Amino acid sequence: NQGAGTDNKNEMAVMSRMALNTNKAGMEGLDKDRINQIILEASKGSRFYENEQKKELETDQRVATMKQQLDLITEKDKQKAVKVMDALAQQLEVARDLSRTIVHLDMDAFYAAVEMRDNPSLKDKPMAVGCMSMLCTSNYLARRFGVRAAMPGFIAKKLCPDLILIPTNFDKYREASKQVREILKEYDPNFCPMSLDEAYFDLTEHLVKRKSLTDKQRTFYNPYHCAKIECKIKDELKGMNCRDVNSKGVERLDDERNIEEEDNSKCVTFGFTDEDAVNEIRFRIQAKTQLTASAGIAPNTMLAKVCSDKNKPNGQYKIQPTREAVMDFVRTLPIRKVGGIGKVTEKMLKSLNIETCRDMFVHRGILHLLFSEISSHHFLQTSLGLGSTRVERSSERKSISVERTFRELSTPSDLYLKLNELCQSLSKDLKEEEMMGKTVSIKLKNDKFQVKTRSSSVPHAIDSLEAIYASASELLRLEIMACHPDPLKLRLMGVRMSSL
DNA sequence: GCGGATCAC
DNA sequence: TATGGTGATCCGC
Repeated sequence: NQGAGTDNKNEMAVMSRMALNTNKAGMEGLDKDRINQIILEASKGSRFYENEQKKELETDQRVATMKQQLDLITEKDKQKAVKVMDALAQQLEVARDLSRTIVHLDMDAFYAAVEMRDNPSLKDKPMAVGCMSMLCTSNYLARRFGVRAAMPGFIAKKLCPDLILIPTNFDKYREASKQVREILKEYDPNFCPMSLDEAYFDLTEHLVKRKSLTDKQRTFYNPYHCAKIECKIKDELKGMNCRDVNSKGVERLDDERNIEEEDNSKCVTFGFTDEDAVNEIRFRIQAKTQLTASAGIAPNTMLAKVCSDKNKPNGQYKIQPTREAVMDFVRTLPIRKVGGIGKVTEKMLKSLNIETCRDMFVHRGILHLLFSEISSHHFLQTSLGLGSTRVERSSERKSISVERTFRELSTPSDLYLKLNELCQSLSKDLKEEEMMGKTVSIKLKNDKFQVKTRSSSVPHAIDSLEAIYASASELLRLEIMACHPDPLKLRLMGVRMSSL
């Protein structure tokens, strides 16, 4: 159903893993089949592709097993299960909390936007941040070609031969991120960053305080703001193909920028509502960093996250805090948009004719019978548009790790040397964090992309290179022995410390 | 406690 | 030529 553009069964089988994910923003109206054809062509025959095919067959097997279980379920079982879920839904409904104003803020094409800001000649060209083996992100022009985050650069180049690749500059992204976080802190000191480019915060308390702010305190200056132009550019990105936007859109931007405007027009006084406050935050972010952000406003984090994607880039979307508005939103919400539902879960649910969050409620009985309690409860919550109404900093970390991909290694001395380097790095990180741990794990990825982890625990917490390497190298020794006399061919090794 | 798998970013 | 790194969680032993 992803549109492979091919008749071969094996190729079809792997499509849901390999194919372009068109669920994300900036993907409307692409030549999906052509793009997938190119991705497939470039991947076919590689060890990576072979492994993806294998994994796909495994999920197909999971689906088949699940359907067998479904066949054994009687109508009576289902009725009973629906009752259990309805009782739970009743409890959840009583506890429904629509009183919080939760915001999810997401920077637009963050790393690419930083690079374009610092090198404006990139602004009218398709570009991506990363290297030939892997991309971190791409700008919106590149997305028109199907070039996306987590795609290898050499495939992106086939989709878009003019694509410009920029290596990562994490120091710059960290600095921009810090500037954004300083603003967010003013609205919620307990805001919760999820990564450099994304954060949740709770606007509820600010909105109370906001009522007594003066006009001056709600007035900000943004030299980069021009609503009219941005609106046009956005429309054209959505409607036209890449070349047209390239030549027309950007030219027009320059023309209009040349028109002298009163400084006042870039001074805006924001109102008192939640939407006003979020507009203000995005306006201030742009003023400070020259970067745009998108945001979602909703009564809980699950919905806010989905909403921040809705009007991307440089937009925001609010779900009104009423049960009707929430249920209406969830009625058509595709399950894949919901956090925690990935490719595999999507495929399993689709095989049960579940495509939207409402479908999850319709099929709540079988979900209860086919999935674990944790999963089915989570599905039920999602189907009711429920999620966390508090944003909190993630608790103590539970593990710390390092892993590296390298050109294939197989001689034991090379492998032990590489392992030692990783242990050195891990030991250093542990000491910097002032942590020690009792469980050492190694991760191995062989030349066929198969991943294996092995771990062992020691009685006392350790952090030294010597102690970590002693555990890790013994684990590696066992794996080399298990293969013997064949060589252990690896393309990645990792070391992790847990039970901290 | 272990190992595989899934997921987010 | 070439498909990442870090951390969390869940499930089934």
